[in-house]
Amino acid sequence: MTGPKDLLEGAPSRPIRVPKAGEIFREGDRADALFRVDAGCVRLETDQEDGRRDVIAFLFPGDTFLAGLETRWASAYAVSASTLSRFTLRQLLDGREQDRTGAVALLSSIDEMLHDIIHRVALLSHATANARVAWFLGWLDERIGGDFPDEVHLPMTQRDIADFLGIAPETVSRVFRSLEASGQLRRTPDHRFRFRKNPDRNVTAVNAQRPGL
Amino acid sequence: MTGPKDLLEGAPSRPIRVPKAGEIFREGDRADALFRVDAGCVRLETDQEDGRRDVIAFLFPGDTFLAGLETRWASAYAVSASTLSRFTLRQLLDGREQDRTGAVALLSSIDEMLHDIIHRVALLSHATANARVAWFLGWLDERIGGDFPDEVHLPMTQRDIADFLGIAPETVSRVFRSLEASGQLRRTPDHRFRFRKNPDRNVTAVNAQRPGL
DNA sequence: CGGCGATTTGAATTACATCAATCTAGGTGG
DNA sequence: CCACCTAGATTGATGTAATTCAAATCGCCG
Repeated sequence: MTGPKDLLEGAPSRPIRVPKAGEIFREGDRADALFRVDAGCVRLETDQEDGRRDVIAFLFPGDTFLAGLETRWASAYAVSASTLSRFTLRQLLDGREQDRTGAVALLSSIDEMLHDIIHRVALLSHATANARVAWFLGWLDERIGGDFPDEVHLPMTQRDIADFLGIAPETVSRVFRSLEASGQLRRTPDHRFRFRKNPDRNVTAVNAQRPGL
Repeated sequence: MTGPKDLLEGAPSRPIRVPKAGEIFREGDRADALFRVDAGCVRLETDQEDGRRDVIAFLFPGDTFLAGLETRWASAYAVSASTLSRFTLRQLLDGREQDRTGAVALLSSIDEMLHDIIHRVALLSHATANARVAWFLGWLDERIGGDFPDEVHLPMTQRDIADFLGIAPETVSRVFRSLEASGQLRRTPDHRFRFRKNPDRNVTAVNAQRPGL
């Protein structure tokens, strides 16, 4: 989701500030603009009829998101207080000279998200809860770890993570605890963590509750 | 995935014929063209390092697919003998007058696939094997059922379906059998089926193997 | 006709969900 | 500034849907 930041450089945009938990748009809204995250963290989600929720993506500075060319197929909320740049589709598509640039920026943005989500499908199809959480931590570390060499801030709740990874929040908690026990994960009280990918030793099931024996 | 068929009407294309199981492109190839299915059925898939396979999408006449603007992030194979139209990206993006048309066609194509896949993520996150197969049959029925009022041809293998739905092929077989038993599904020897969405009565687990008793 | 992949079926195992009960912390109002 | 309050996180116990392993059968293609 590391978007085509540079492709949007020249395009006109309007700055947007969204408080923590603030709504950016909702599923079903008319889609008339593309957003770029400049600071903070944004959550893209869809709500199922049965009350369940699916987190489609977490977006960080540099990422762009659109979620629909006519109608939004997902809702967007700020996980933490965020600043965004808003680019209208009209401007991106209608300019004369910038025609290709704007369109290609859109294309890249969507295609990149598609690519990312394909990876998620693979993860959701086959990976265990352990592997999902490990992948998530590694991804987060790589994505936003640059700012803090040792410890990465975790802006979203465990419920968010659970809905992102397709597992129960209790399972997320258990995996975290298990990773801490094995030394792969260290957490601070202020929601920062340090994760190092272990060469897979000691990979037992999280909920390995030996049945009575 | 019912693509922007009309948007591509004027664009120049080259017809392609692919035999059953034939390769259209492979993950990692340079992406230089968009395809439209004119007849047959195409399977988009990615292969995991551990040998597992994920079927990203099944594509039918009218659908377009691209899978990457620079490099293919998935492989494409013909499930059954297929005919395709090939549109080069250069032509779609470089024309003068058609500029916006071609670009918008691409955008729509990608965005539509993204929308579809979001739905799959929801399915993979929460739905039971039963619900997955039922959804698949209903989708297939709706998508290609128009040709045959009563019976729909199932071009792909159960393994394909399993890899698409993120379940084991044995489970697919068991769900099919269970749906036949409940009367919701009728299968013919020549891989045709008739499915009617049952108002959910008798929805017991597929593998309901009563434990000893 | 022979062979190999696809499908079917069975039995045992298991990873995870679910239900339930604390425990904790951030935020609010007095 | 502190007590409360509520959402989030933790932890335990139990049930179960689906995987996995295994074996038999079917069916298509050469």
